[in-house]
Amino acid sequence: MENLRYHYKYPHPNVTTDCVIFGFDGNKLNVLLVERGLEPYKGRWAFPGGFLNMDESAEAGALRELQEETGLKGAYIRQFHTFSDPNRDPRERILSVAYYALVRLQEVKGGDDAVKAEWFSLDNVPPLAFDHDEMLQMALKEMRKQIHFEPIGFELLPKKFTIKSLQQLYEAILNVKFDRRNFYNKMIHLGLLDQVNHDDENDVKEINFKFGPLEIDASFTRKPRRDALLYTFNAKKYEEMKQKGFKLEF
Amino acid sequence: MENLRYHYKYPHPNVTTDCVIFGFDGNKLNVLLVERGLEPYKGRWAFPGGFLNMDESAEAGALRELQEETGLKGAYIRQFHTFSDPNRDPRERILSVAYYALVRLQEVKGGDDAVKAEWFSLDNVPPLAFDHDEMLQMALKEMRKQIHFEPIGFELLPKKFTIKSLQQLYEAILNVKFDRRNFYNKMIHLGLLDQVNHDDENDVKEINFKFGPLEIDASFTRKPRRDALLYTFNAKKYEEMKQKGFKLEF
DNA sequence: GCAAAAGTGTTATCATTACACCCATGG
DNA sequence: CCATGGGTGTAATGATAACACTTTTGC
Repeated sequence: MENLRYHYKYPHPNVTTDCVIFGFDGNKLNVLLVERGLEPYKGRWAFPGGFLNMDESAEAGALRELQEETGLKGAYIRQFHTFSDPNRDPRERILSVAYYALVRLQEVKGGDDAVKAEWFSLDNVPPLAFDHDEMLQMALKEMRKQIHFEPIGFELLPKKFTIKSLQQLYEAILNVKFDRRNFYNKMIHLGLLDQVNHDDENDVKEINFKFGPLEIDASFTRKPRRDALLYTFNAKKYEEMKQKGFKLEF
Repeated sequence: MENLRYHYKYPHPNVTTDCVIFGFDGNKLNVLLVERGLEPYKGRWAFPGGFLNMDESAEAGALRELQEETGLKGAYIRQFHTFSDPNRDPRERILSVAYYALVRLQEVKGGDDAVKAEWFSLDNVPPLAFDHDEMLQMALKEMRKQIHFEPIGFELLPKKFTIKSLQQLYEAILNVKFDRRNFYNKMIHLGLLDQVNHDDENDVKEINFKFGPLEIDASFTRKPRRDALLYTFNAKKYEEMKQKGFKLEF
């Protein structure tokens, strides 16, 4: 009992942040899961997360966890819900402020070797610990909603990408199919894309993960007969358009 | 020190829920504020809220607070953000899980007399306590976003309403003007409205508040030459349409 | 009968959808 | 030279925006 050093007049819940990390493998949307090494739910997969420090905001906590798991600093994260069921954690009353993150698989180096982490494609996600199944569904829903208003998809692609891969990404996220020509026309006319040449040596290249059995779909790397043009996302143009008010829909 | 009865191995933050309560007076969007009777920020206006009980979810806590302040049970509420800056409350580390509520002004009876509560139109909101200014802005932004996808506006109107008042509501929320005829056409063709007759005695009537100096704009109650048709929102039809997938935009 | 607000339709414009042809390249 | 995927345009369709006339009713 000696180590119960923190005293309060009223009971306090504890608070964690959890992070649903989305990555795109060129074909499907993936999430990064870690295997729990401790009870409760030992051996089950869950989203990376952990207790909030007393001197950090929830966002800072989520970014810290994210860096610990993926090595990424300053990734794109977004708070989408706080889970607060009194019984969601069997240990004590714990709220979780949940974020989703959009990261480039290509840049994920892997973190701590202490935790076993693995990418799972969305149609292959195992049963998760705590209320993380619900967390995933809500993250997906919110992310799909957001992509109607903001070009967040670009966070998931390499800096330089083809329109085809952009289309595959949108199709994977929204679970729909677009006509190749209409998608191209819309994208070009939006003016958010800058064409770039791909003389640069380190463009798409091989993707080398330390994480589990992720197989990059061949269609992402197979050499087509004709090289596709590469584009980048013009964030400045986007900001301009946002000032004037516009809708970005798919 | 004897009353510090709750002991933890690690420090715990405290958690509140706060509720941005929106109401429509027929002309402008209003929020319900309470005057703080205690330090910190004594005398400043703030959103109703309070500490989360250990056995209730954040949503249950927000509904409880809402009922205490407005007398409304089971109102429409929606979680939109958790505020977590470590210094947002000078007393101790406190997170706030924030909700917005959409209520019918007509049905708000007022709660506890202990607290001074008042409606403020959006262009007349005083400086608020804590980070509640930011809270208001975010609530507005999220609510405006949501109204593009779901007909939440109906929560703010009486059960029976005219298309004109529905238009005024949308204009107040989105801060735009619509062509009266186009708005009418769109609404009618959407099929979400059922026409009802207004032989019922207790329809719109007088609005009688116990709250502050709210003045209902005369245009809401002034008798026009010709009675406008009354409509109700057809929730069943809405659910049907949602199944089939549709977009509700304005 | 006229002023004020309500109900409603028609056309022009713009965005979305469906669809097809030519080009570049590696084998 | 041909198979494969890439770049791009055009016509039909549907949605949104602009706009005006008629009806009701209290005075």
